[in-house]
Amino acid sequence: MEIKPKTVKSAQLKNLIVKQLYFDNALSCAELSELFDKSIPSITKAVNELITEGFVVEHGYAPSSGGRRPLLYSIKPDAMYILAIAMDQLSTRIQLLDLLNRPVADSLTFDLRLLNNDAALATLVKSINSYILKSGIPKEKIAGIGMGMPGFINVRQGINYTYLNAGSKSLVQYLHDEIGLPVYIDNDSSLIALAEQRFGIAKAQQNVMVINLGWGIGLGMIVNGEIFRGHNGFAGELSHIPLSDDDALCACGKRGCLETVASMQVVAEKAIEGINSGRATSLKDTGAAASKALLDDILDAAGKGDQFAIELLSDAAYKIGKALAILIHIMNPQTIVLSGRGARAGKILMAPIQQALHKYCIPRLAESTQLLISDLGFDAELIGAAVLMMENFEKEIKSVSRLEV
Amino acid sequence: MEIKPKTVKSAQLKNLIVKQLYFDNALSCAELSELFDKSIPSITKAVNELITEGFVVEHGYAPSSGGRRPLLYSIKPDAMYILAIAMDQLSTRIQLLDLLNRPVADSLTFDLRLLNNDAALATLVKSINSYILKSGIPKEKIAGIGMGMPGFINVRQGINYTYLNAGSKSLVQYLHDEIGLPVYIDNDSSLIALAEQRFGIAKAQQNVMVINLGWGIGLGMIVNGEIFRGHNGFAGELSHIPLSDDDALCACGKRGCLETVASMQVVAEKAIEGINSGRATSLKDTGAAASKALLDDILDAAGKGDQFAIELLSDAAYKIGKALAILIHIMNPQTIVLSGRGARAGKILMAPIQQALHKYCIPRLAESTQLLISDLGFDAELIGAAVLMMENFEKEIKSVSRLEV
DNA sequence: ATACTTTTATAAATATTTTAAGAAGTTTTA
DNA sequence: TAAAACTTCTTAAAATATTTATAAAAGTAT
Repeated sequence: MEIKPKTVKSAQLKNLIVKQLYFDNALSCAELSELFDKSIPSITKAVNELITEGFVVEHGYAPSSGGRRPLLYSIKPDAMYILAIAMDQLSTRIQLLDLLNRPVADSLTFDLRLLNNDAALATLVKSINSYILKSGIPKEKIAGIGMGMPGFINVRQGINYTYLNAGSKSLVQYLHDEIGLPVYIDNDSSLIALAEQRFGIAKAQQNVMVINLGWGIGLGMIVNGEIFRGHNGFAGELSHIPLSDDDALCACGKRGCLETVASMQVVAEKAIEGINSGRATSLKDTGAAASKALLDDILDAAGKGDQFAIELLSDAAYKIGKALAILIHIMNPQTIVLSGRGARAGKILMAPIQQALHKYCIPRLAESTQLLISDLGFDAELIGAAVLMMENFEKEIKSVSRLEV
Repeated sequence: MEIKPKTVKSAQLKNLIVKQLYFDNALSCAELSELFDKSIPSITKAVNELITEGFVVEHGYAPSSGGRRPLLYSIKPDAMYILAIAMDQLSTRIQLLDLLNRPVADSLTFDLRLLNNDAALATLVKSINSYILKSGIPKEKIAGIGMGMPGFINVRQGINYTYLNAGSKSLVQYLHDEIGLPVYIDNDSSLIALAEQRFGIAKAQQNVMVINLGWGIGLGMIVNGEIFRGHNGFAGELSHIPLSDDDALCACGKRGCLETVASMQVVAEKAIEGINSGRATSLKDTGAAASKALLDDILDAAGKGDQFAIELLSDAAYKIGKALAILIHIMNPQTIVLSGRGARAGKILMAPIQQALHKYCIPRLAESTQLLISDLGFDAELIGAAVLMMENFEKEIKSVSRLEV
């Protein structure tokens, strides 16, 4: 069916307003008019249509600055829902969120190995479809799916070159065909950065670097208020910059990568070494070499004051700090955020990182960047996935009308 | 005088068209319509007005792709002129350019020491005013002044925190008041990058890193097709990233900066050492320690096959290559351009830089970035200054009408 | 308390842009 | 060689958006 251009333009403005209200809690017509460079009558008309369509509600009056009080409008949280998916190498989380990023159904976490697993894609589709079914939310009320995953991703084409090959179709196209909802994917670290910049500790900042402290060291870059991916989507490869000339061989084939000296994997390996050589520590070698449980133990122990655990983390953090010094010289960010699983140990990491920054940064540069610890924590990637979906909402021209009952 | 909003909107579209035609030689109404998302009748009207106002001329027909041949329009090169200024620490160049970036008057180069020179600003103003007078071009025909200079610059406020303090006024405001033309300033390396991206070897590319090989090592960054400056304008401090732990003390107070091991200053110093210790070379110690003449001699000698000179440059280039490897990991640029004065020796620098990239880059990243040598050479900064002016042309709402005769 | 300023909201008048239809010029295809 | 298909350009009617004016509401000053 052909869509009349007139309808498209009008729908675009309405989608833009919905998107804006998703990001900014409540806004007046005057503010929206300013924001989109449209006249107040045009905005009023669009907003009123959105109210009758059930997407927008009045939200009381804002305090006046010397004139009539503006009527605020906000999004109706249950006007539609977003399916957010956060994957890592071993497990996947699915959660349905409303337009205030609040869960509307229990999250589902299940093991899903991405590497060398031909069944992964089919399992994922089955899990998503059954999750939606179990939630009791009709598909028509779900605006779409946002998904974060590791690997090298072509966002525009919706392909992950590393995992979940969907054969002749793109991953996004395949998922869309199997589930019947629009799907958007992006790199996990990028989505964490997006979450921090839209709803986290770096809200609305234009220039933010977010460190994803997980098993490896990821970097999500926000440049001019948007995710930055570089020419081929490879930007932010912080963990493989050459830091020292004569260190261990990295999986990437080079020597001296940050990853070989400062990742949580290395921390865990060193912990086992230390335990076995009789270091005084509350940590125990559980047998499973470098498991996730051990990493959690180390973070816990450090939090409780275990000197050995603190030492391990500090060593890693100092080296991360040196890499961040380089990043600051090149990007001059307003903020660096420590996020991801490892952000739990943020307070312990902070001091050695700052120390390295002072040693390796021009003072003026070190002073102009603030180092913060995420407060979104484990939810960051899920929220980032939801944001990704809403970022692309204006492209779904038919969305508003499709969702009309 | 208050400007009627209607006039503003119409003038803005016309200024946008003028700007676009400055960058893209010749365009049809259909292309302009596509570009600005305006209807063809609206574009036609604006273009016809611009023709009667003497800014635009017809430029023949484009080859057809299966339909009526489109009539192309291009800018009238002498509709107005741009005053481009390129400064370095010691000398300043002034040149009046037309809208095809062709000189319309001889360039003026004069010594102007920026450091510790209270008279510099007054000298600059006098030189500019007399240059304009001598050129015989009436001020009304000059759209404005673009100026590139070293130092830390706040582009929006038009202030250089390092040089040419104008007291209570901003530098830009001061120059505007003294000369009577709009003035825009930016960092020299940024303007060189801008020139390469608009009229040079990286034309129209979105993601370009330009190395300004001069006395030091500058970096101009093009991100998403625009100059990137970071949160405080400090982005691109490539020459002070920590490269090695135990090298010479840098002027910035740290150790191991790229600048201390790879700048042209270091090359010149090592050359004098080598000459005095009897190395076989055609170079001669002219007495003046580390002078610009010596640097030119080294570049020439290397070009003629002098082994010692080549060795000096290769050593520096390899270290620059290591820094570029880091830059590639973070930014994933499409292109890195070697520009600035030192680009003359580009061919000699190329091999050791590539060698370092292969050693320090993940292969997939090294392959996705091309390394090119500038063909704008010495003119890059002047052209960049002109581009800076035209970039801001749409802000000069009254420009078109002001220039009307 | 009242008048004044500032701001928002609404309706009518105005201006602009878009759309649509047709003409003219090219290339491709039958 | 002729017709079909495609693209650009022109013009007028229709749709759309913006401006202007007015009223209402809230704070500020007299």
